[in-house]
Amino acid sequence: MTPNELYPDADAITQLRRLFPRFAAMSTGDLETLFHRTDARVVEDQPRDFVLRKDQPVSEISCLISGWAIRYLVLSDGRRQILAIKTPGSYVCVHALCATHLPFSVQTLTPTRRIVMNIDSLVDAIRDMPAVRQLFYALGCDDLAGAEETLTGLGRRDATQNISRLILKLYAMQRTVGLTTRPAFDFPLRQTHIADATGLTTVHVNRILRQLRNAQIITLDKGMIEIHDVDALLELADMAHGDLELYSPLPRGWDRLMATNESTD
Amino acid sequence: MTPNELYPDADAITQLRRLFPRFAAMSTGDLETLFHRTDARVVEDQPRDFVLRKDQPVSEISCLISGWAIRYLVLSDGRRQILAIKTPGSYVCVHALCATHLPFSVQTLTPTRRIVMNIDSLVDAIRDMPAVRQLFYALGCDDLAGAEETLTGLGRRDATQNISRLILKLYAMQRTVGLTTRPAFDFPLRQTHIADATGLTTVHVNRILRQLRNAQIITLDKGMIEIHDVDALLELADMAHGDLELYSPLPRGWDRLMATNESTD
DNA sequence: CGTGCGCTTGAGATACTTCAATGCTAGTGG
DNA sequence: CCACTAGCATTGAAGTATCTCAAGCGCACG
Repeated sequence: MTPNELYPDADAITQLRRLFPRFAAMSTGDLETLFHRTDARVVEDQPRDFVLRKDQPVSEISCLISGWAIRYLVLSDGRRQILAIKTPGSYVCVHALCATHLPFSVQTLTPTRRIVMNIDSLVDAIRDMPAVRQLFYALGCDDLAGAEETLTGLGRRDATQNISRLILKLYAMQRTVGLTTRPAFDFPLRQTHIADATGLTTVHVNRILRQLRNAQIITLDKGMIEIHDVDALLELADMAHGDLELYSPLPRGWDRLMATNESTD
Repeated sequence: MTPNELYPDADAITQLRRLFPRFAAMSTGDLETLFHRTDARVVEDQPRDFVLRKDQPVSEISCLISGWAIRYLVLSDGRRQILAIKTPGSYVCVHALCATHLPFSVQTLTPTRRIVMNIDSLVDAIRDMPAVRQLFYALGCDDLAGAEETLTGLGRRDATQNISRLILKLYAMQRTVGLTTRPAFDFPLRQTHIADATGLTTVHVNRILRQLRNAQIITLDKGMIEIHDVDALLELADMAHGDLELYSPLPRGWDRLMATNESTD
């Protein structure tokens, strides 16, 4: 489950700063302090490893720097709902900071590398370090906004819209962290993952994807997706070009929170 | 929109402490300091007043102490999704602490009373006061957990389950704040609200409610609901008795966060 | 006494599911 | 090198949950 652990080297830290705009806003000193205090280390996982397991105690928070994972839960009758898809630049997961018992699991889809922090030390750091405190506030708000967007889609959009939106969101995530410049990227999701993320069956996902393929809008093969007609897909998704920018403005009062009288160490 | 504003009297504060377990965990001194710093006041609204309006700047955070409201957004084609139903004991809304522009509106359904705090001063208080900081962390986590539960329902549950769950959740909310002891309470939602909260049409909501009525499980009339057979409704909702307890354990590290070396004023 | 809003009901349409079968590919053991 | 299996994608046909359209009803309100 954690086959390999090492302190983050300079390269891992560089990757983290590139992938996480919210972290990049921290000073190098703060970041080093945070990593030291939380005993940060790099963990490598194999596909299908569990990062977190439902109902088991949580002792760490991760920042994904390579690979994909899903956060999901399973209902009493066996149906699965994927709550979030984690790609490089996603943390796993702020939620755990408050909860004592988690209703969901997190499982990798591909080999992954992540930077792992001890959760109790992190809570201490949140108490003591304004930059860290602000960081995790912002991450929590990002999560909530994402969940409510998904919620709205499941309630009020149809299959084509939701699938299109999922693809475009993943494209936006890949692009904002610099993993691709063209609308083509690694896509390790199976149709069953798309189904469980959008509340559909795999059969129906298959048919919608076929429509998108027949319309020459995407090709999806061998774990790679290519969006041939971004404008058409945006149209189907009821999205604007600007929605592909995941740039999240610094939260309210960032300046006020950073300029504090407290010690940062 | 805000026809009447006054400083919270002792009665309002008592109500707040009774309705909000998270606030009740704060000391009287901390609560007084918080109210003083954030210029807390009581605001009364009429039905259909806007508490927050999409895309308009947010200057205040509210804690609802009487009446009902909805938080919702409207898609480009006019379909509406209700994100949350606010009853006494709900705050409106932590989300706004980070966001600079909100994608949703909040509107009252009935006459309401709420305690309103200035948002910039609140951010300051969050910075300075550990109890306040912890309070709003916990509220944000509550929000996220609720959103993901709703999300899962919309993705993977059917109409009967979702409507049953909504009714039972509202019952649990009324009960935990002491507004009812029996499974019967004021229910100002129209069928169109139930529809927009569960992702259905009013026509279909009507038919499901009729089934519940025919099965002698509920009666719903004149703004009052009565649940005659709680067990049957729980069964339909795929819920257990324990799910009616909204008791939320104190979040991780509460003790550690409260026991801090910082000044609380 | 009209007008509007919400509730109710029927009939027909459709988006999505269920069931079932087939094929493809990669991995595994012989 | 081949047979066998498992997982995933694909497709057809039939079923069903939910929607759309349309009409009528009751009640509150001006």
